[in-house]
Amino acid sequence: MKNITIADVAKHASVSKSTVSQYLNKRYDYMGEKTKERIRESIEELGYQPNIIARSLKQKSTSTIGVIVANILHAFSTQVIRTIEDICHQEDFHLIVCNADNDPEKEKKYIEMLRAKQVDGLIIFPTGGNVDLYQKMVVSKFPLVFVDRIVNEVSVPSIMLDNEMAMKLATDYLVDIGYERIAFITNSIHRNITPRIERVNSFQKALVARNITVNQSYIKTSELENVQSVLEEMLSQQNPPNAMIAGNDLTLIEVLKYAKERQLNIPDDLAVIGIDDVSFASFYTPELTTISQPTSEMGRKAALLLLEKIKNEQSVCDEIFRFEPTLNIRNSC
Amino acid sequence: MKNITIADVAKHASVSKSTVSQYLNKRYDYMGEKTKERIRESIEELGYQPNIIARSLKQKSTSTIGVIVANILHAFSTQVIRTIEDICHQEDFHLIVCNADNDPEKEKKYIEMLRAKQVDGLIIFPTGGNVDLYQKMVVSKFPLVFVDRIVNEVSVPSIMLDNEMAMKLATDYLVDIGYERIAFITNSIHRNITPRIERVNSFQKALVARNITVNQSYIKTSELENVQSVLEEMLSQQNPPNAMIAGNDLTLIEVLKYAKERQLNIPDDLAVIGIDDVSFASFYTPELTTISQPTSEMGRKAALLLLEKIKNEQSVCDEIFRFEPTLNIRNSC
DNA sequence: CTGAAAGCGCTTACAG
DNA sequence: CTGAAAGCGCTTACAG
Repeated sequence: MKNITIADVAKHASVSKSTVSQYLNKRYDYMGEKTKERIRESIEELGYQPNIIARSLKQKSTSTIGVIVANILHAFSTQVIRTIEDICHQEDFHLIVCNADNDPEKEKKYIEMLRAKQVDGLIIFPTGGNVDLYQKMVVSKFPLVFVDRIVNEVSVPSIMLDNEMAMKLATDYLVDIGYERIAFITNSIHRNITPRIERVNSFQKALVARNITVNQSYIKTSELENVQSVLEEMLSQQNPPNAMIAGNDLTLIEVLKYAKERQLNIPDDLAVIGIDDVSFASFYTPELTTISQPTSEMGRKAALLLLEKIKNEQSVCDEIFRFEPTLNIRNSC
Repeated sequence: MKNITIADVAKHASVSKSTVSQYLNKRYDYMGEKTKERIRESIEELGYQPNIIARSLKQKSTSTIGVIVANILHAFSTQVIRTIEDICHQEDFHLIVCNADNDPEKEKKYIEMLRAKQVDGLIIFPTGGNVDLYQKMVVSKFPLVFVDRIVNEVSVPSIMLDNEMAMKLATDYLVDIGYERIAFITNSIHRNITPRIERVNSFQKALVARNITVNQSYIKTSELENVQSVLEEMLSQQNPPNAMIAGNDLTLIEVLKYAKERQLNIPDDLAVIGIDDVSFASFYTPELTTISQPTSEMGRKAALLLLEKIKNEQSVCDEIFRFEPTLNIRNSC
């Protein structure tokens, strides 16, 4: 089954390849009506489909962007990506999504693969483990946008939640309704992950602002696998917390599992509030109070920023964009 | 920032482009040690990265496959895709995933786009709305595998759940523990979606096998937006069902929302069992009894089948592969 | 052991 | 208004 090429169409329509190419690219300015018609028919008859690969090689642009996400398991990631997809779709760009699985080695492999595939730009939820590589891309002016995490060493525009506001929102709400023994738990790997750091710091700041003494035994970060035992330890201490802020969706799920297993009543035994929305927040028992991120605005900004960089090489934006979280009051605290 | 090409490397290493290409493709058979070394160094110094686009054009293969999923919102889809990804990754194939959003027009656009991008094969969770297009691909021997839905008009290998067994498992279990007024509800769009049809038919068959009269008012399919009102109607009839099988994860969620809103106690007021796992099944209150699909085996089979077709043009497999579901007994019935 | 040359399927000045 | 020719960055017989 030989592939139909532009040459076949040209021969069939008795014109040159150039003319067919013009036609395909809608440069009809000076093209005769009958010529157009003949080409149209030939394409139809032969079932010709242009080979984008060949075009990309010549044009040195693929109309494709890559997304590398540190961990696709977070609802936040999938929601942001969904929006990026929509925007790209409407701008006639294609998307290749890769999951680095929190592994800098994988991330590196994907960056190299996507660049070899000549994507026009990259949106990265960075693992943070490839500073040198990020730096190289910045130097070579390769269009790049970060989401969710800031990498201090390189100047790349970054789309971020206002983590300070998120923690203040959660803390203030708990204090307002009468809690004082408030804990914060989040999962995290070893590297310096921006959201974790910012959230821990902001939490302490928010407590102090409300004149509550910071109790370090109420603040824990741990790998996801160990969250259960960390919770066990935290809650079985002398004077345990009676309210818990979960740092993200996956941590929140661990907290819920724990409560379920120990038959803790939420919110009576333990009040719970989570950052990020989970799909079942509104129909869980009890309905879950959460702090949600404006994922669609964030995805939109990331996509538009990258497309702008691709279209305009001069664009040197390296701003950090902060987005405001929302408190969704339900019944878990 | 000019791109480094193979010609630059060749010049820098004082060899021909051919030799560099041989080196890159690890055909060292007759290559001198010093030549190899020089090339290695030049690549390093210049920071050369091969352009896969150019290679693909020449080799007429991109080592990339496309996945078009009818509806990415089903947990089933994302789980299957995850496995496909893993297999491809380990076979050094790349993946482009597209969501047709149950829209045949979108599906068509994606098929054309992916073929224009010269993917080596396609795994489709078909909307069913592009029979002619599917047929064309079959005729031109383009590697193709279907998942979740059978399209009768074309012979394409298809990866399917054993829906009959799934419904039998659910029905028998409910009957065994004492339920007789069993309902089945599933969402579905207008086209003839295999899982819905098979599940409805198998449900009736399973009831008959247990000597239970089929009550048509207990069997409903509806668009997701209307599930709430359909449930309302079904449950407010004279002699309402007291057990409900949800046809998939999204429908199950609607049932749970409904129960929550009406303050129905599960399972006392209404027993619930769902096909497909939902992320929160094990820590919902009550824990949810489900019938789960072996998504990772199914994804694995789909990927291996497609890769086999890509490697071996002769492969004309058009079998339908059925996979066995599992009953996960928990507390919702 | 290595190089010159053709070609993958397009696009794009440029000439006429 | 249309065509001949060069070129995008690779690979691959083939010659030596």
